[in-house]
Amino acid sequence: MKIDPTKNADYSAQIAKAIRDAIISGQLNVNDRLPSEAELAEQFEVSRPTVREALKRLAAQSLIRTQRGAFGGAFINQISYEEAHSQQITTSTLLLSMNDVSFDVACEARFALERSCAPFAAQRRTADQLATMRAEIHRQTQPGLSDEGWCASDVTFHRALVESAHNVILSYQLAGAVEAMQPLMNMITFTARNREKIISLHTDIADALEQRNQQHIEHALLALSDYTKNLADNVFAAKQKFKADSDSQKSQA
Amino acid sequence: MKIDPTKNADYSAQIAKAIRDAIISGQLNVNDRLPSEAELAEQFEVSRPTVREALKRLAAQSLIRTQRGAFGGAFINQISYEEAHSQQITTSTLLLSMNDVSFDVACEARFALERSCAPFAAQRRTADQLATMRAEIHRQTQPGLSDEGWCASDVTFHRALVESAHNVILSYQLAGAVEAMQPLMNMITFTARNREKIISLHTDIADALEQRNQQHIEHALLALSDYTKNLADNVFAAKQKFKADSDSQKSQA
DNA sequence: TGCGTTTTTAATGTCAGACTTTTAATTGTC
DNA sequence: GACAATTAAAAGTCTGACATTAAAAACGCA
Repeated sequence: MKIDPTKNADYSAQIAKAIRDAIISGQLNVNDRLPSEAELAEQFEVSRPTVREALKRLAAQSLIRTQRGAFGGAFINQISYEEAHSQQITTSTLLLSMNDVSFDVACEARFALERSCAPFAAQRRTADQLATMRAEIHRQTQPGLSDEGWCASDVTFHRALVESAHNVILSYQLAGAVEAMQPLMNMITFTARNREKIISLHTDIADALEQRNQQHIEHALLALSDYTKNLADNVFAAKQKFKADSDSQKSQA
Repeated sequence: MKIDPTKNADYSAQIAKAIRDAIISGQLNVNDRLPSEAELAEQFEVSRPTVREALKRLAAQSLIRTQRGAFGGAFINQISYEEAHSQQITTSTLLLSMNDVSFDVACEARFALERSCAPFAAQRRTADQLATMRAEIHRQTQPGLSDEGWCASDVTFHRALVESAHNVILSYQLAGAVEAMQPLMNMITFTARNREKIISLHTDIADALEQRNQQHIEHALLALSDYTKNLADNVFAAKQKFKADSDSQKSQA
């Protein structure tokens, strides 16, 4: 592993890339220890701060973990679903918030992805997951539930649905998509009437899952997707109208 | 924004978190400039190297970009689909390779996700995307095609299918899943007979897309999923057998 | 005045060397 | 043999310096 002084990238970026490639290609295995910072500095012919910057880059991607003290050092990290998941959410959330993705597109994608777990959920759902979903539906009927509480319950409900497919990869991908959508969802204020409708759709989903009826699940998810889109359209139209009204008032004054 | 010296996390990690939170929460906007490293060092009451390590962490997640020279500095980066995508692939690839996910589970997830774009692909596919898929099928029929060439063509084919849903979020999520699966797929060597069968399934998919027949697309994808799983089972069984044979030979010697 | 060139300046990038803190292995003691 | 003190190796942090880069400002010339 060497770095190229002629390249116009930072040394620390080059070193991080070299190590990252070694990990991805399997030259370095999980729980292997990297040489100490001082040794790496010598190997790459740079100073220790430069090596450290490279290692921090890798740490930010959960590729390594570091341990202080004797026999400490940097170790190749076995990335867990949780870590991968939280990273994916960060990335996806920012992607959505920074690229003014339309709500329609995001909503369509989110429910399309969720529908993909329907066949497996129908086959494999356990009583436990069904119970979780029923419990969340019940929570959602409570009149005192705050908007935050509502959203959190919504996430839990959908996560249980996804989990019932019993496929870790699907869970990881879908939970990421669902959670990344959450900030967008939070922009919609849920009135009592909206909640009522959504609860009825959630109940449809739970019923279909109980009956292990795949097509019914997909249908109910589609209905929820359409309703959510519609809701958002109205919210945005109302905001637009409010803005237009206040603008015209301003120009009159 | 302050850091807590009593916490047992590194200062650089705490500083990175503080800035990251400010970005995610919207306190800092795209293309905003962060204070210079020296100013940040003063604000957080740490030294410049410590600040730099924090900034490198953020750079590794594409949250900031840095520019040298006067009026340079660290700027909030508008994360692009490409960047988000490549990060997702790195994470997912490592997750798969480090957590010995069974091929069946990964394969099931991959094709389930891909099926989710079927309804939109059927509606919205353009002649262009169909042409790309037909061209890749043609390439796949060439007898001289290497294993790498075959795999690359396969990726292009599936990417065109995903793109034909015309939903950027779906594309981003699915392309990531498809590519992360690729290293696993590469473990299967494709014999001529296998290729023939896959090409016929690809043709089914293209035909169904041409006819805008959603159910047909889903059905063909399911068939491809099943066939791929089957293929993998055989490959792994053969490897197992080979290993058992050579083991028994060893114990005899 | 207007344009090209040079200088200045404010940043990041890099380095060397020191000190602090943590942690595990080793050694010593009862 | 169990517990305590010592030691050593490593990351974490700091200071202060120098190198490099790139944009803005100053300058000179027609």
